[in-house]
Amino acid sequence: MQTEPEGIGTYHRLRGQCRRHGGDRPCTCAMGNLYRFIEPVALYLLLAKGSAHGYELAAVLQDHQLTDAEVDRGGLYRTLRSLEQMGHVGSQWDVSGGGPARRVYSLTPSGVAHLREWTEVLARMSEQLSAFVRDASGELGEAGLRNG
Amino acid sequence: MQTEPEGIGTYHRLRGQCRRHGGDRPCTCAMGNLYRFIEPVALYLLLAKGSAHGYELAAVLQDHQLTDAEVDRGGLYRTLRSLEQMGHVGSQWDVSGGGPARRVYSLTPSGVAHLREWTEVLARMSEQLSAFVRDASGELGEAGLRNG
DNA sequence: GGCTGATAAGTGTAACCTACATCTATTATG
DNA sequence: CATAATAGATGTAGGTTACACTTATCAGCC
Repeated sequence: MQTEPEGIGTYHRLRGQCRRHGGDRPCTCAMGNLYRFIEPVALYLLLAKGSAHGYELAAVLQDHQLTDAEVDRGGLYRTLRSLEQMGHVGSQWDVSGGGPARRVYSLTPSGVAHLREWTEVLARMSEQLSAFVRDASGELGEAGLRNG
Repeated sequence: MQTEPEGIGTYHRLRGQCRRHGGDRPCTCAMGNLYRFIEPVALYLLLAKGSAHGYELAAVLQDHQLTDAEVDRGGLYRTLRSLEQMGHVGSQWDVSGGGPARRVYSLTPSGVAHLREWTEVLARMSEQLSAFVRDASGELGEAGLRNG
């Protein structure tokens, strides 16, 4: 039995407003969650640097982020352990320097292959995104886009 | 107390392999969930077509998808109701044609603004993605990428 | 020794999202 | 009446996110 169009129901709650990024511009939060893509960037950084520990990766991760979201350190550590479970990275403790021990990760061959797969997926996605942005901008009107 | 590097724990389970897309190429499933982005495409289609009902949108949504994932019809209907709750679309029943009644959606001014915001977010994201793909491809080696 | 701060790794969890299966109803066709 | 196409919607296990919080080591300082 089809319900009244007025009775909307509660099966899908409203997404919260972004309480973090101030609202100076549309951010991923307001759009729904796009906070992710830590994995490919972590893999890339490990390939580029040879090896690194989590805390070190967190510092540079932001510069290579695929969205405008901030990096969640907890998420990064969990991503690294997950990559280890999948066999894409290996780790060993480094206690040589001062300060607490560091778990130093490096890519395995399977990790390199995984990054290659990620790259293919993201390349396609980038193309699909830019095609969408082109179409949508056309429909919205270029002038309107430029004037905010 | 820092645990042994061997003891990985179970707080982050392995993601399942993709059981849907056959494995002929790396798909979003294998990478983790990128099934989403229904919302901006639905908004765009409503702008382009003027108005449409869900079943109709589902048919063309695939062509404009932002990832290579298949569209989930349940997700589409929930997205439309959610957009209605947020005031970005309005709906009314159409019982004029044959077959079951159709809930016909159209954009509100706020929906147009929301699509504009989405477009800005996705434009940035597309740029960040393509920069990442460029960097990662460089690090992986172009030859390796071409040869699979 | 005790205190503070930087470094480093990790855990807990409510809320949320996804993917898939399933259900209801209407109309047309045989 | 059975079947299929159309159309909308719901149920849910399991996975993810964002944020808060905890544990631990070491250096510098008093």
